[in-house]
Amino acid sequence: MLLGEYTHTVDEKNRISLPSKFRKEVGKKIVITHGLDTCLFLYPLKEWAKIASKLSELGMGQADTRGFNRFMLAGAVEADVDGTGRILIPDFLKEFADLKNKVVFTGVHNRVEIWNEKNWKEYKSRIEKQADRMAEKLGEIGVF
Amino acid sequence: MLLGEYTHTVDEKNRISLPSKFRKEVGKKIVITHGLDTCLFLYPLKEWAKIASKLSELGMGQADTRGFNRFMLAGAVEADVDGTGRILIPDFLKEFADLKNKVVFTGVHNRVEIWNEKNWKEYKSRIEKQADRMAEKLGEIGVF
DNA sequence: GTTCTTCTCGGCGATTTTCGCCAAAAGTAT
DNA sequence: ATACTTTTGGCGAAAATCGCCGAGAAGAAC
Repeated sequence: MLLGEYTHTVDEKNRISLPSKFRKEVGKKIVITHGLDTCLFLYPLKEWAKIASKLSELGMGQADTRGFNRFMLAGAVEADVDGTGRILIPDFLKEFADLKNKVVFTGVHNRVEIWNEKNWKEYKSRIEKQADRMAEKLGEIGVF
Repeated sequence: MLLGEYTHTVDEKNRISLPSKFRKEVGKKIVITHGLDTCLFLYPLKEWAKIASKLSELGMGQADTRGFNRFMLAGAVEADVDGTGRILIPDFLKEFADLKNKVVFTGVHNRVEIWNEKNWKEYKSRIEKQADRMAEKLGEIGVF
């Protein structure tokens, strides 16, 4: 289970060191892809395989699933974690997520998300304001 | 069953000693996360597992459940209780709950809550004023 | 084909941060 | 008063982060 929030810096070669708490769980081979809400999703290779197979089940029949497949698959790269725990972000993904010097890694279930620090802060404050309302819903489901 | 209210101090390294009454029940491995009403929730790892599995059932299809998942999961950390019974609070959680020098631990069912002392006092006095009204409600449900 | 330039990528190592442990202080019970 | 538990401060070892250097590949110019 991936958890927590960690801030790191992108070096001038587009490398970012993966938070050490995540390293054991994600392993050496990962896939980075377009995420939802202007961030990147980073999956351990094993998790990615599950997602890819689910995507393939969607088929290419409908225009919108075709689009989503392209979004996720064409937008993905396989990457290695180097000896000191860093990953290299390709330019097109860096641009997509608007990554600047400071980025935030967040652990969510089986994936890591990578956010522009500013975007993350804005997103978070928006979410926190809605938290009470959400909690009511979740009470109904039995989370609390 | 966790019960009671204890005041402790945060040291300059963001450590707080867990009230000794809670230690046996929460164990050595815990998860701390965003709570509701500006406090933190602290769960024994076992309790957390239940919550996390319920959250994962929500999926990430809808924007608002995606948000709540991030609130709870990215807003959480797994932590160890150290040899002397202390826990380390990450900066982002300390900030979220507005923790200053004095904090209050409260036991509520299966979780411990961590409050800024001032916020707790205000919250408590607000609640106490409503106590009569609450009692009526509870009478209706058959608690008393 | 050879040489020179550019870019990528791995790794070293200094600085900073984290974390476990010891021990003083404060509080409780006998 | 004494022994025991709990709380909290602080030191020091270990680990993580991140800037920097340089080896090697790829490519361009001659």
